[in-house]
Amino acid sequence: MKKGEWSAEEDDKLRTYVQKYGHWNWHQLPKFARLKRCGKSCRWRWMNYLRPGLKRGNFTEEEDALIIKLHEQFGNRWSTIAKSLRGRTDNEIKNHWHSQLKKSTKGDEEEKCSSWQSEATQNENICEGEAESNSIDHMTLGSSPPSSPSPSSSSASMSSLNAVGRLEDTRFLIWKYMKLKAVEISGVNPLLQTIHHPWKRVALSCHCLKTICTVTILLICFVDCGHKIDFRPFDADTMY
DNA sequence: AAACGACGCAACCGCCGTGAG
DNA sequence: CCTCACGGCGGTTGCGTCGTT
Repeated sequence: MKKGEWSAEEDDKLRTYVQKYGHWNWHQLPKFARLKRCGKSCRWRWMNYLRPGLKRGNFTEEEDALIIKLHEQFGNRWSTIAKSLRGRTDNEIKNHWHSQLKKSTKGDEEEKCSSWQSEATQNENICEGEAESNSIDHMTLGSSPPSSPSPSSSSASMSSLNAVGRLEDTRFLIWKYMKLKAVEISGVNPLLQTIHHPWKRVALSCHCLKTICTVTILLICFVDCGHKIDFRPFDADTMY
């Protein structure tokens, strides 16, 4: 039984056979198609590579965003996620997730968190004072709890948010801080990043990163009381 | 230029669910 | 009900490529 890379000849045999007779039985198929492969291998090759309608090439930003959204909803159910992305296979999405997107979301939370911790100490003083969140432009309060794990600091984050300094100053500082991070991050990976703000959980996705000045940010802050604060859309440049 | 490590992706492996006998 | 074969799925591996030192 042959293993490893499929040759063009093998691909041709499998394609020709399936297109002519269909895949009525993967176990029997290699014998009839004169392939020295196991049925599973033939099935895999057909489903992930030869099947008509498959889209090859880089994932678009829209696809990335959709994958991330669906992954939050369904977890590692790649086949379920794949059904929502026409032309993409579960295997392709899984690979893409592990190689690109995982590190952009919570996969490296701890690493990012630790790097932010040092910065947090420099920004602690912006958390002083009080603010009323319902008067913040572009900010809406939802009631649904976050699907992600709760923030590490339980009482600290919400109290910090409520204890944020004078509203405009605070918002400006948040925007400024987030923009700096967006630019910094987008230079490395423009697709999507999840990062931790020093005093609350933040998901930041960066779109349209051809130039820094066109960065658009979707910022979602999860606070420990279970409320989701959603800043969107927001053009960081308007803050300057 | 060579060695090394990181990364991306194709492919395999093993488990599980399902349906037929 | 039990067993077995098969397909589907997700985790993992292995290899080629590319960048860095």
